[in-house]
Amino acid sequence: MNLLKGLEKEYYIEKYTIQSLFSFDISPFVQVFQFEKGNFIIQEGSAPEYLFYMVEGKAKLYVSHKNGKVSLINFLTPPIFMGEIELLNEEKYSKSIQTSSKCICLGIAIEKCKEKLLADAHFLKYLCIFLSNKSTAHSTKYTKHQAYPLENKLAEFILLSSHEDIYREKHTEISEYFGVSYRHLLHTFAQLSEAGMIEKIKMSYKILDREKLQALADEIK
Amino acid sequence: MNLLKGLEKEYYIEKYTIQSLFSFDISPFVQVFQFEKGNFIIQEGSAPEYLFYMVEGKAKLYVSHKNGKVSLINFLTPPIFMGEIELLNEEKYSKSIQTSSKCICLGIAIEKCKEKLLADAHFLKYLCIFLSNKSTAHSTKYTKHQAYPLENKLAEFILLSSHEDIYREKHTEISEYFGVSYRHLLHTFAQLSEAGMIEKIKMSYKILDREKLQALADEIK
DNA sequence: TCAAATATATGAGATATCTCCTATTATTAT
DNA sequence: ATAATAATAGGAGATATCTCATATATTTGA
Repeated sequence: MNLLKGLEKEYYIEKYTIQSLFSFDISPFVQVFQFEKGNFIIQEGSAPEYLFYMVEGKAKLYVSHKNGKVSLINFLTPPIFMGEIELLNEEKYSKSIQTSSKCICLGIAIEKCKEKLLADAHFLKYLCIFLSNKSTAHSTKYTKHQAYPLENKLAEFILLSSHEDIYREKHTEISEYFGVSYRHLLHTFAQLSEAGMIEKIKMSYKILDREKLQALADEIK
Repeated sequence: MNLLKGLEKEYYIEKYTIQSLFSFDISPFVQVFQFEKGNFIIQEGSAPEYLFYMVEGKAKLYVSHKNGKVSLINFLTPPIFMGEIELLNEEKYSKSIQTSSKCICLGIAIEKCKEKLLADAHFLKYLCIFLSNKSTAHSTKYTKHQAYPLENKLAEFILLSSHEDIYREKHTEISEYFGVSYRHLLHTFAQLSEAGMIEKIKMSYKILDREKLQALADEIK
């Protein structure tokens, strides 16, 4: 993890017009964090120090269970707040966030400006809209996931997460994301392969028939 | 639906200290609605007129599908905001809310005071906290529902929704709530009956063994 | 570099849940 | 009161998904 300074810092603050979220001068409280792939932005159980706003990169949200196992809950993409619930509720972090690529996050020191944030209608309005969209998105995802078999959801996911027709994600992680067993995920990959939509190449899958995959994905909603 | 006036109106406004949510005088904008059982508080597709805050009663949140079918999404209990997403995003209602008992709701005329609301840090902070709790609750529910079979979830639900050891809900509605087929819901009721935990009496079920039901429910999380 | 840990892979049988079908019983509207 | 509608009820067979077991390949850490 790197704290950017000087021109680099200014570059991101201006590019993403961070000031426009606030009605007071936020510059004394903003840090620009650069996280390398695999870094933890937030660790479960630790006390919140910053309200983060991710502007570049990709990250994953995890929760860990009593038995020590860890589940992938969601993929996070910018622009997104992280740690806003803890800002509002004075709790320790209940989830972890780990980057899956290099990430740029603006971090606002909570201790220094919690009062200012919670009294700034402009910021709060923005945060409300963010939370409300998050809630809507969550609802939609929940409905989808409840109503369709893995085959359809996986087709959609392969299309979304592949790069240049190559899908390369960890099965262990994806089975957790979908809340299905590892075994069943493999079954479903085998189905898609048999149907000629994808092909296994070494440790990854190549998309062979984008239309068929899309048709499967389109059965959802 | 009834608009309460005079002393009745004052009674509810004071009992639930509605003024404490705002930093400006809300009284000119508040109406107190009394809905009878079965009334719609919000109808999908209509334009939002009020931000509602339910303080007494019970209601159900529905969404309707392209094919005309309607699904129960959630049970709503006070204190709860309704229509807050539409206040924030200028959309028409995307869901319906129908009372399942007499309900008292405070209604704030959106047209008259949207600007004031969205500029009131005190109110916005409260709304943020509400939205953030909703999001957390939603997450928890989603995780549960994904991870456990209906038998456990139904046991929990029977305990929560029964009155004086009698469970009486419409199977059609509950199967939608859990996102399972009607047939499977009946199977599961039959299982619980065979195991001696409940007993069908006319159109309802009587709880026979609260501990066993509780044990099933406790397997969740 | 090698052992340990993690991830991939697949078979076999069990269970949860679905779809379709067909009656019967309540509820609602004319 | 009666016909129409909606809800309850359960059989039978199909499908989606799970658990457990076992083997191999890949990645990681000392």
